[in-house]
Amino acid sequence: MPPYLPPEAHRPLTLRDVSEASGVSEMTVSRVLRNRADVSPATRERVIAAAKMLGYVPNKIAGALASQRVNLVGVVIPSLSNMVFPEVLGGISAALEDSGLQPVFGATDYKADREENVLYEMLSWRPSGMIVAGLEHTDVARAMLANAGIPIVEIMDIDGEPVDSMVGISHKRAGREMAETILNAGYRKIGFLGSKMPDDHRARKRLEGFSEALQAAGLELAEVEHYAGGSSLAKGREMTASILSRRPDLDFLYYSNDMIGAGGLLYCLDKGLDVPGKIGLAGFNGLELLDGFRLRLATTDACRREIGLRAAEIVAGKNSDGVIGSKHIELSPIVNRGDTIR
Amino acid sequence: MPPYLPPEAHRPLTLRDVSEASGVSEMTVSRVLRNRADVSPATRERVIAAAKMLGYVPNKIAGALASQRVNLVGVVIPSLSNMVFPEVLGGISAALEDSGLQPVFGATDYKADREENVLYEMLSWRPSGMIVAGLEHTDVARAMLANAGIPIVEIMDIDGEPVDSMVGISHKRAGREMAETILNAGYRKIGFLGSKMPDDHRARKRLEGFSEALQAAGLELAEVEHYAGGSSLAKGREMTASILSRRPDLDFLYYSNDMIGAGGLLYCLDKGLDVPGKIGLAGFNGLELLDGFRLRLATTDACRREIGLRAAEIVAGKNSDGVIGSKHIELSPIVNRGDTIR
DNA sequence: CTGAAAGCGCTAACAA
DNA sequence: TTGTTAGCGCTTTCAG
Repeated sequence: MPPYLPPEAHRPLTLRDVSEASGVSEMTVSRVLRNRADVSPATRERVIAAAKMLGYVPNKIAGALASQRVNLVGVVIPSLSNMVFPEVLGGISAALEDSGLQPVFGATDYKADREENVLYEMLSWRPSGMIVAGLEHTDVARAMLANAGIPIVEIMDIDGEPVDSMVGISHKRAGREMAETILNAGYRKIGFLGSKMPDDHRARKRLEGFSEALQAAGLELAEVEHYAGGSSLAKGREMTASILSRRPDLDFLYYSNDMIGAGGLLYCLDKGLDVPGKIGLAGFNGLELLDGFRLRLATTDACRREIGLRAAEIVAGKNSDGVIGSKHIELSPIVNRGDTIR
Repeated sequence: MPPYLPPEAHRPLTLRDVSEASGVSEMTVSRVLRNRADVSPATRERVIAAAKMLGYVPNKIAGALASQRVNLVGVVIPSLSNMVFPEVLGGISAALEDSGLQPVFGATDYKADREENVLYEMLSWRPSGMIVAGLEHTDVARAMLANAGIPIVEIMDIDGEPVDSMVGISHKRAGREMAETILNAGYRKIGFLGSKMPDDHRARKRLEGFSEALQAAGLELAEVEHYAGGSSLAKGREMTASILSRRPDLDFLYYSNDMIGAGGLLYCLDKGLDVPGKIGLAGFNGLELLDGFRLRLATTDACRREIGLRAAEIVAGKNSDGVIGSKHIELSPIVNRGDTIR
């Protein structure tokens, strides 16, 4: 309930100002402003009128210190510009909608030391919970999280040991299942295109699962193409041109994400290659972007929105069952063959 | 400087704990932790060692209340999933990097009442400054901003009256300049494809400028196609199919953003239409995405990153000139003809 | 260079 | 239903 046209205040107003303007004690004003039931309607109205007239905005800093409660949930992700994360954030926001909690976002740029810093900053505001992407953190970061005394939910990935709760998919399994799909379709000379490994643990795990499945079938990756920096259609084109010039005999290209995969698809279509007959393609994530192309790129849906929803529910304490304590939730990545696997 | 392996604390630690562990007064501990110079090296080391050992994380709530200073800058934008905003946020983060200030993001979903709420929530944390997308707000929202007693920077748009400072481009001018470019290229039967107007003031202003320039040339829009909801390639395709089925004679399509424009471009290419000979296309924003297509979509660069940079500099007080007070900064949108205007 | 005292603006807990 | 009294954990100010 935001206030109304304020007059000419330049020192931030306090409860005391509202108290004086309404002739009611600070304590009662405080009660009204927090929507507590134990105030008479008459008093309530007078207070609300005074607060609106003055344009009073409560000071949550003082409130939080006094009550030892903060309605903030820290959310730490690698990047805001990677199209993968907005959907997770959307899920979080939706689930927190009427819990009284508010998400606060921070980005790490895929750097462990930046993550440590972001966590430190956030925890110093004493949030009610934290949602953190990934299971890999520095020891210091893990220790901070473990000792914060609040619910911690690590998301996106479940291949590892969480500090507290986790919600995500197994990226090893996602890689494995895509490999099996590809092999079943009869492709045999398979190339992989992805980011430099150390940065992105989830892409690394997908590749591990993928490779294991190939080995189980007596195969291995025929060629690998790495890149650094952000993903883009242009990068996908470029990498695809490069790997195919070295190995024109490849019959499948597995990309570490949909953006570069879509770039590769555009390249193949422009070159008139026979997709999926002569060459198949697959990405990862299930990006909405893919719906716009003539052929739909095969991909794995990473359940991003649901991950956000479930994580936020844990933080908000909306556990359908009555169990207290940490939850480990594995969602199932879904392979979508699209039009680029025959 | 995050702490180190903590032991078994479950009640959040206070300065007092560090004070006792190090045998130094709380006051001196506080000085060390704030990196103040007036502490002897010996004392400093003891304090830091104790803090690390305990895994102490300062309580910024108490600190902010006592010092009346908060190192937060509120940033309010319509949407995190619209690819337009990450770049603005990147600029803001970069400019704030070593200012000691930290951005906090909030999204409004293009709704005035949600904006009012987000502003109210943010202001109640008494941030050091606010950066808000757009110039259109409810009266209540304007009043809150005006009375917060902190730097307010409205960004993206400069066609209107700011509460305090503003940094952006003129969308009317952007629309006008694109129209002139299109007319100079000889196109005459021009269609517009964009979102429902009331939601998006900047798209509306672009259309106004665009229409004015057409009128100045004795023309008007031949056809308009509206949509609701988010932008996507698929939506762009669909809208393009629809408008062209009604008006196959159109020779130019102006899209309100690059995402639907790119979808339209894909549609035209797939249909084998002669772009830019028989039909020209243009979007708006200068999205990196466009670099991946066979033909590069014409667009207008909205200077998003620089807007973020400049806005953050104003909030951080890094005004190159010595002037205090509000700044009005107009950046120049740059038309990029790409390959889709002949 | 270090310490002691006095709040910051609000709310929990109790009293009236 | 309303008011009073103590702090919340830190920093400011001022003394030593």
